[in-house]
Amino acid sequence: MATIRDVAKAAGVSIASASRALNGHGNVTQETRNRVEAAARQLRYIPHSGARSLSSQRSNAIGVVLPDVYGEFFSELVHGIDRVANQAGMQLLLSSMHGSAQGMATAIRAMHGRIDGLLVMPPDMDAEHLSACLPAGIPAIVMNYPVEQLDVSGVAIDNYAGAYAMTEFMVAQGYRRIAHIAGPRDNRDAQQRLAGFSNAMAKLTGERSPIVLPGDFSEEAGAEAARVLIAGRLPVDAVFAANDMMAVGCLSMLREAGVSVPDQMAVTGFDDIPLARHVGPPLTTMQVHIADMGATAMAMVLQHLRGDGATELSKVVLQPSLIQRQSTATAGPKAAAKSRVQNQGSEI
Amino acid sequence: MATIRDVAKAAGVSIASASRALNGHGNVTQETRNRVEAAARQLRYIPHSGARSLSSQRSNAIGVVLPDVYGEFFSELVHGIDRVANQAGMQLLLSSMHGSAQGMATAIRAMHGRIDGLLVMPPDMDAEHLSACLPAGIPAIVMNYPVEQLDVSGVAIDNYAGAYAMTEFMVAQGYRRIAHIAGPRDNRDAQQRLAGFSNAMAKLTGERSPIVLPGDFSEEAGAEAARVLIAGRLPVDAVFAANDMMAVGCLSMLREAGVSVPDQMAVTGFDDIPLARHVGPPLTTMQVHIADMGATAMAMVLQHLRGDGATELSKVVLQPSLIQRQSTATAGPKAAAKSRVQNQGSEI
DNA sequence: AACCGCCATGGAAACGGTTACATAGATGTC
DNA sequence: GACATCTATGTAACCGTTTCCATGGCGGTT
Repeated sequence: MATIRDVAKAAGVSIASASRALNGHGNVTQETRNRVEAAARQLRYIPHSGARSLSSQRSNAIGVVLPDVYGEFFSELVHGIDRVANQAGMQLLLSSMHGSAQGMATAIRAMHGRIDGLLVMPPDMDAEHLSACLPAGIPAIVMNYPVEQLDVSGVAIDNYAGAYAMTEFMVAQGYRRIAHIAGPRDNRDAQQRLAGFSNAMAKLTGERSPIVLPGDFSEEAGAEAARVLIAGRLPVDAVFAANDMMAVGCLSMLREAGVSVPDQMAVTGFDDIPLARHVGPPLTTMQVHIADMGATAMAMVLQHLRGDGATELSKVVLQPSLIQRQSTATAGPKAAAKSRVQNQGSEI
Repeated sequence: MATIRDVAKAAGVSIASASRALNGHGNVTQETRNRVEAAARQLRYIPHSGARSLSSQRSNAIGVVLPDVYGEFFSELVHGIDRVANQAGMQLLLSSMHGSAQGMATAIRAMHGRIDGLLVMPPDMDAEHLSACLPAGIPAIVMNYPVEQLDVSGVAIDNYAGAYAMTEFMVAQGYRRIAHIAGPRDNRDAQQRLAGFSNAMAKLTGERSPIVLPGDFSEEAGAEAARVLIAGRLPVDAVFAANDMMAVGCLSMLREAGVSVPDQMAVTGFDDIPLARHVGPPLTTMQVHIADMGATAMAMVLQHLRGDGATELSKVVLQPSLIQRQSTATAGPKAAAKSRVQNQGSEI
């Protein structure tokens, strides 16, 4: 590969002049610039980004560290990140840690010196250990982690408020005996959704110990929960699953058992996965703006890079929005109006 | 940030010794190694990957250039790539070109000097222009591009064979009057699938001009095709859509029109998206092993890196497999047995 | 004509590592 | 005891850029 020395030599100028010419600096004669550019073209010169960033202390790359690169959540997140990154001419250095906190630390270390900023979505770990892993000297944004525990900037989805809002909606629709299918016990999102549900139930219906069935976010767990409901003949007129996949499993099982949705039992989910609008009946759910979370995080890190030095930390919490479909009864003018507004979603 | 000079000074050794100690080279006394490691730990030394790769000519990163980072295809692909990369301790430098060939060239240039190898999925462009964009000096693998046109290594899905096999299956099931809903005219995958369908029809049923309805891979296009079919009272007993989304749209419209699937009309798709098993009735389709394509491509580039110098180019074509579900009639012992085998899928 | 800026240019020092090579001391062999 | 060999260490070159600083030529002012 041709280097800038080759270009300089071919153009009959010094390396310094070649560099200035190629980077569009001032203080270069038009004639020199032409000679250098011609030489570069002829030698098929491509600047060595590694060397350039070593020298200029700027890499134009942002590290993205995720627990896993799998499924729709990841896909949406990276999509949002990429949109903003691409616009800013930034590349993404991607690394997945496959769940382990150790892997996260390793990935972040390995990125030292080749990124200008970092986006990280930590697995379940305490805030103290987390901030010990974060790199010094470059801005970092933490995604999908309770922002109140952070001493760095972060952006998160308000799972608590989302679950609260969904419960509120179901109560407004007239449902009273609402069961919840919970997510994994050690999952933060699941915990927050459960808490939102529980508090809303206590506040709005007075029920202080509503039925909560265990689950693990899988379709099968939703089906199993439905089985329990049916077999136990539990006095339930609605089910709020902590995510859509479980709601889908629940729907299948209810249909199989001949329980009509929403007439005999309403079902709601959380996430608004693409499948949600296609199941029968289409699922009422909370849409979480995952791509927006990614886009916001990227925008934040770019913001930090521009206003360098001023390391004011910022925290953003994104609100999910209710998507009303046919798995809940369409009753009450208030509910209908609400759905119409929320359905539009938001876009950064 | 502490540099290796700081570590060397703190440990009372030369920079060279510090480097050797930290990288586990031989020819270092245990005592020296201990001192260096202690110093590094105390100073929280983290090696500067950029500098390291400049010096060692090795970055431990692979570039991944994709037309777009969106949807399930991308998600699966990166998942496969990441699995192999992670195992090999490689990081991914990701860039999307948002469709344009120009963007691809730019992205690849910007990666020069920070990657050891490249995985690229080109948009629609001729082979000549493509190879002009590929970087010199490092191995590159082209994904999802007609391998026979390439003078570099590549891995692709055999869309032609997949469509041929699907058509063959439908014919074996007793269907004769099969219509095809085509994908975008300028899309390579769509063209190959159409060709597979056409040739299979000609060979197996003698029909040389089967009905082909236009489409663009969207759900709406599938619905529109179904409308045309119904309105025109075309003599068709089965529809083979060029992808699952169109098949899904077609299914919805048929149901809406009161056409029973598969009794009055069979419907098949291509891709096996997650939705395929959830629609009513569940969709018979060709499963394409996208994650495997990514994993294979990454494995190939790693292979090239190991056996350096030996630049033997290799081309891999992955076969899709038939997934039989309820959108086609379950008749014939032969078909049933076939489905049982194919259903297992394959895993690298 | 002497002086003062200005500006295009080149030399060289970074940036933070790796590694070829030289060196000095220790060890082994005859 | 002289010589060859081996081993741990240090010196310095190098990877490909950017950029600070010195320099010299030039035009304009007095």
